Amino acid sequence: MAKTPGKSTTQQAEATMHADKAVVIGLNAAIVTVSDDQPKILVVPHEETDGASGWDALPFGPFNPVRHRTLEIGLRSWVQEQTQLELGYVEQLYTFGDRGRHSLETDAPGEHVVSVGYLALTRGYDETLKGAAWCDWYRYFPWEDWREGKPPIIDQAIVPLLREWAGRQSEAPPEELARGKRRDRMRLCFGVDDVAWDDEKALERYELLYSAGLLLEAARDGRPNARGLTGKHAPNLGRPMQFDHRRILATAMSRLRAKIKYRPVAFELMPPSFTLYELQKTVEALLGLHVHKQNFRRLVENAGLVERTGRMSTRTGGRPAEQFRFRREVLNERPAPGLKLAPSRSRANS
Amino acid sequence: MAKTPGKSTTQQAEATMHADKAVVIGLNAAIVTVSDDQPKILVVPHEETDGASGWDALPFGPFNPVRHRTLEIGLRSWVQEQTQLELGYVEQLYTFGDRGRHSLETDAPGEHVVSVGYLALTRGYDETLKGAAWCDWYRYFPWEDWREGKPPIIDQAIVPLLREWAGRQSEAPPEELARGKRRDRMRLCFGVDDVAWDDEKALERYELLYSAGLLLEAARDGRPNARGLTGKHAPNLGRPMQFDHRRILATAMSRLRAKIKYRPVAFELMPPSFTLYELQKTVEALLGLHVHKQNFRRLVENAGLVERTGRMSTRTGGRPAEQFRFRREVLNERPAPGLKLAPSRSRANS
DNA sequence: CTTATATATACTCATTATGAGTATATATAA
DNA sequence: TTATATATACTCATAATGAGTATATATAAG
Repeated sequence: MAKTPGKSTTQQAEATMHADKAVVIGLNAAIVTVSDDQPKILVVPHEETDGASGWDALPFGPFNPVRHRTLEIGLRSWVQEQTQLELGYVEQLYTFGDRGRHSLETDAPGEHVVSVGYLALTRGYDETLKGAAWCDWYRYFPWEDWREGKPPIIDQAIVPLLREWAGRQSEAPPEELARGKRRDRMRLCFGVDDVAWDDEKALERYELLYSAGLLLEAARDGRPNARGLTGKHAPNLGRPMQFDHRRILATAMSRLRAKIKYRPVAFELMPPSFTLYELQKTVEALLGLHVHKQNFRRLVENAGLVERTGRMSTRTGGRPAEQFRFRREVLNERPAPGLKLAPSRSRANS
Repeated sequence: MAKTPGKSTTQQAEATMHADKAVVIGLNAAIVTVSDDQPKILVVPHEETDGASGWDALPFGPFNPVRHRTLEIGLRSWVQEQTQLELGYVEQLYTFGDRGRHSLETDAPGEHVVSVGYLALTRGYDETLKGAAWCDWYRYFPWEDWREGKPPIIDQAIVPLLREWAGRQSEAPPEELARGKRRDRMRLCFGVDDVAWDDEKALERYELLYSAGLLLEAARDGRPNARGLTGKHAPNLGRPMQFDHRRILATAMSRLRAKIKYRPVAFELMPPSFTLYELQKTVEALLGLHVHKQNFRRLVENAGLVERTGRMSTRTGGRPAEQFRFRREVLNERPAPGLKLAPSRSRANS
């Protein structure tokens, strides 16, 4: 037996931490599926005490270090228990220290929660879900779906509000500089001027809107910039969520949109057999963009991501499409098989 | 004032978690610098109780939720206290639940540690560091540095040992299939056959070697496959580290190698003014690869990442090189400015 | 002072990847 | 039959990439 590193060292390190710093670990999951060409996430509706419409929450479970060996095992465990969903792909997103995530007011003294956010993909859609429901993720981010063209909310509400915010007096000393930076952030995030829309910037856009005080969460958390929310000018920029759950969801979106381009995760959302156009529709739903159909086929086929099944799809419309299946072997052949996509520059070819 | 989500809901959620599930949060940092064309990380040498050579540890600090609002603030705080280093770029890597990270034996009953790994970059090299020291990161991963060609350890030790492991009886039922998968993993990770070396797979390589029981950490943790380590055949595949610190370091390497290609993080490691070749050397040190000099220049200049200072470098050797500086404005101009590099296929052009 | 040598920098070129379009095939509905 | 809708194959221009040659400007050797 090889020598062990010595118990004493372990205990020494752990002894430096006292019980008063102990926290509770919470596991939050953004569980994503796609159905009817819409990405959906599993949410738990929370009613307000005053009867008002509640703020949705992501499914949440505590991590019990006694029962579960790893965080991911703990996550899978309670998701399974609570929803009977079987998760396919699971990926850790980010860990938040509690006061950074809860609003200052709702922070219970003495108890501290650190939450680990997860992205999970599942195929199962129409399961019976006690207490939870699938909700189209673009209801939380209406500015993220460009499949029908630029969402009107951007030019009608977001950009004007951000312009106003960018022009405001800033707290920091270098006045003119701060305004310029705000304007740049706006430009890069929302594709103002000649800047191209970047589907992967979902998290940055959420954070920008939060910083600018344009989200209900910002007002709830008592952000200094959240002036416009107090009066009748309060814009309704997407459905809010509890705590920082909408931020976790934005993180999940950004990660998934990026990942889909270099790892074959989209297939986790597909049935065993599918047409290439069905695959494309799923990808487009996630990206919130249209892609060039012919090039999509070329890409998928050249990359060896799929293989023909020989069966044809008896679908409505025109010529029947062939059914394909995912070629699992690519994982063992190529280094980074994914769907490197580019959005169509024109919308001529849908 | 907009309505708040309601305290009751918060407390309800937190009430589901009991004190027996409380854990302590540890923050581990892989603090990276580059000097003399070598990437170095800050380690804390730990002596064995029996006087044997110790296992290095990453700097470690507890997270105190009372004192620090966020995890990153907590990290910066104790790093500052302990090392006087000022960190530039900081990025969260991954969070490990304790039994997944500590070996089963060293697990103290009743106390549970969840550790959050961070990557941090710093320019400061020759500071006075009490108790800590800079160590070349390739000492922990000798197979990762391809700048002088393929490291001999791969063909001499790693590939033969992995081949033996891949051919072994597997525990799982589908016998032949499991062996094939092991062989595929080996091929993809270490570029056997015609597969190209992928610098970003550092973590996958570490995990493969660990699974195959070829690392001292695997033997320490009592991994079932760690046969070769017990006798005189024990290979010496890089310096081991405490707990899962070498895995955290591998994670940091993979992330940094990937990030450098689409975000201008390399400049965090450069002095304010530098020649393009110095920049290239730093990048090559991190990637463990040579890149094509002329194309590197073209890339960096076309991307608008640098601007001329006018000053020339009085270096030894040939024609003096011009000094450049990082163009911070690029962050506000382009969506994803980085150094999309490709390793030289031939080593003709250094 | 000239030449060898080392490095820096500019420029060229072939190949591939990418974005976008046209052409053709095969189904259903009028 | 014809119109229409979709699937699929093929073409083409442009950009990105990998790799090399050519030239500029320094130091060191002779």
